[in-house]
Amino acid sequence: MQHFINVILPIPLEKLFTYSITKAEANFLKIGMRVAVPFGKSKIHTALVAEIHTTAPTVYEAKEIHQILDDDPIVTELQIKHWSWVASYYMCSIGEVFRSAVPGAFLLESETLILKNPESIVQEDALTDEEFLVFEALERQSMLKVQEIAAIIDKKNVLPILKRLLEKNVILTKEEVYQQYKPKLVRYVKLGEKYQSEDALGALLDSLSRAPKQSKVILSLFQLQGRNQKKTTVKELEEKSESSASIIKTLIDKEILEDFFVRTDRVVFDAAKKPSLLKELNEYQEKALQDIEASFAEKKVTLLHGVTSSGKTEVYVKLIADCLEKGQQALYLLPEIALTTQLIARLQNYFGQQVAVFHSKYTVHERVEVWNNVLTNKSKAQIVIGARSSLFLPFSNLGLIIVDEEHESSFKQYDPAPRYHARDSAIVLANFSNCNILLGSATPSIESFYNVKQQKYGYAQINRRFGDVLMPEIELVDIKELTRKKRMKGHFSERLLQGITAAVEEGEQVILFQNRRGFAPIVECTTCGHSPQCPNCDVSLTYHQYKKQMRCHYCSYHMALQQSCLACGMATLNTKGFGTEQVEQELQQIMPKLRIGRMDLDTTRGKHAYEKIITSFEKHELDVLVGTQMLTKGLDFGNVSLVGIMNADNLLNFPDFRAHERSYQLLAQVSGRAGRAKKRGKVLIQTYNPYHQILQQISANDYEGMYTDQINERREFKYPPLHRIIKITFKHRDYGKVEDASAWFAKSLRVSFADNVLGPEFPAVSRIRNQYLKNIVLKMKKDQPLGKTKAYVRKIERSFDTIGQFKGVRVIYNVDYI
DNA sequence: AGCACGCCGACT
DNA sequence: GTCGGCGTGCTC
Repeated sequence: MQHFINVILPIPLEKLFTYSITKAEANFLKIGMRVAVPFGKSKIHTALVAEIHTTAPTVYEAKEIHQILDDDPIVTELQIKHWSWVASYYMCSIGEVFRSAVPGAFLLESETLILKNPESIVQEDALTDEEFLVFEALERQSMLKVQEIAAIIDKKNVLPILKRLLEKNVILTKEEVYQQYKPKLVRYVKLGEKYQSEDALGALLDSLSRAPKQSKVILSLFQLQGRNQKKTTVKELEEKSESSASIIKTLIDKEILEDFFVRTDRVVFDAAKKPSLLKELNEYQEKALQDIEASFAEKKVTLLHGVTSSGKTEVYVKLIADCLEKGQQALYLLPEIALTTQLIARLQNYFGQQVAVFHSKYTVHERVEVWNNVLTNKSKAQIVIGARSSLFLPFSNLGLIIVDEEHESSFKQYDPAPRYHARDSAIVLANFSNCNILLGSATPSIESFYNVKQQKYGYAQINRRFGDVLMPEIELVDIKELTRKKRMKGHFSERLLQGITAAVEEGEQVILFQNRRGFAPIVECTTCGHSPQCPNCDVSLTYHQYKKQMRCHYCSYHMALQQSCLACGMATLNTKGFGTEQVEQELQQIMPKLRIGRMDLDTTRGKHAYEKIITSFEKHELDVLVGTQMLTKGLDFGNVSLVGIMNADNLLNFPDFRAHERSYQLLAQVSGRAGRAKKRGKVLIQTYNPYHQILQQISANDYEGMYTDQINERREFKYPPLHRIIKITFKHRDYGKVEDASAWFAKSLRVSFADNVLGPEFPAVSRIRNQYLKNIVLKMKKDQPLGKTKAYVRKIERSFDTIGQFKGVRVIYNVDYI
């Protein structure tokens, strides 16, 4: 009997691929192991075993696998089931889910190596000059990569030459798979075996009396080992004895010292601190906890709605502790920006070494380690705290998922596929794993609150801040009036400047929020109105002062700031709009003595830059922190008494059905940074439009009012949560093709969905990296069977693919587009 | 998605 | 004449 496996390849193709295996391999292989398989002409790819069977394919000959890569499965069957759901719901291939779910180091690809054919006798005069160059290079170096050969003969396309050499039997090729993940080994030293006894030691020190450096090394080793009894690394010894690697090497060569290697985790946390005891919950937290538990007992997804600083984290901690006590794993999902050292440290305080962290700033190696620790249910990965992708870790015994800041739109992946929503995918995962799931937020998404109202989700609430601190007092400052009367200093109202001065005089700190990075987004010529555009994207370039550059936010295009207008040549360039950088500068000019820091994408680019700014603000080395969205998440500053919002209008005027919801959430979250420890905080919101409904609701802390308005609006215009939406994007470098293709598609959709089809329309940025974009939005009633609709859309896509003039137009689906 | 094969412009 | 441009079709 023949044996076969069906494998998932990390590529955007719907189907699984079948390979043949031997009987022995069939006995060994299990679902979830990786295999290396030849795919396409020559390359070896990493694939995941999804099915093992004995049904031979009928229309083609299955290739044999190249190699088995694992001794044990690295992916569970439950994960594969979950991935299939993600793939089908978000309309992508399971291969794409596979690709984004596992750490990159798991997906090895082969590299073609060229070596000399030892069998052949080469007639050198039968070779062309270039062929000879390759041949000669192989005489010196036995193996060459394709790239290296390209460098040798200085050509881009070397494959034809290699093909000819292959035909002439001069060379052979070999596919090499690289193991990307290497365990980290640390080198330790100990005293050589011969010198373990006291006598031998004495003799040794005597003999080294004329080698002071060497004896210093030995003495340092004693000191190090005497003090903390643990193993000594070579590095420690080198530093302690102020010697060099060569002196230690001499000692090792003399067998006085012995070195050895120990495999260590890259991800280690300071274990010195003992876990502290759980905090007592106050009565409101206690009540919320009971409500959550009651709701969990009914197997319901539960929403914890707790105002900012109400102590939601303590409730989570309590639930996690309970989960661990039952011997189960817990997953704590957070938006990327909220994954701060502050919060991680807090959890480690309670749970010590059991906490593992998983997010994008980790290297592939670190991610592999966390993955393996979760897979083998190690004690150090009982709690995983991470960004959306940690949802794909190989949990075997999940008892609890917490989705904190559940309203955050960054839980939805935008690009590339799978365009999944981590909150919704987590709910499905919880369902599959039969575990509890809690969504937490101070400003729940309209979707989740709607589900609560529909009795689909359970609900728990904390509407008091911890320690009974009052909610901040919110004041709207009408800058329209002030601008008219010329009573603004730059972008600062007198009221805001007063507030800053007062706070700083009291020894308190201030946060200023400006939802835009860069200095002044646009440079405009006041003579002709021209502003520099990105050559690849349909956007104006934005000015970044720190490098005196104009940059595109969509591609990496940048150029130096021009002195005069590119269109008319006049030196009448002016900046329009304002960003964090300008806020910082203006304030510094008005109040030169203030210590001002800035936090946005530009100042937090490095790995630790972010922490540095936060720490220095915490230590009160700064009076004022100017920042973007980043400031809103996961940070607790005890000494902030004033939050200033520079301009609320550019949030509200965003052309999107979620603009109001988002503005409310953002403003509420930023406001929540004010007055956390003892004192009631103050929030000043500068706006041109103080009577705006959302701003009124923010001042009154009226979440329910905002919800009711929004739900009515969404009902009327057929938007989520009452309807489901799929955005279909068409992409091509030819403008006309995008126009025609999208128009055709929309027309086909209208046959069945009539006026539930919007568009096609150009997005706000209609060209990115020289590709034109056009969108269609498809709205569906909640009760409409989703599978059927998607199948119908796919059917249209298949007809679309057969139309020659649309060839090459990419169709991108974004289900539940945010 | 890659990556090969295949057909047309600009260069040694 | 070749080199290399990207259109198109396939991958077990």
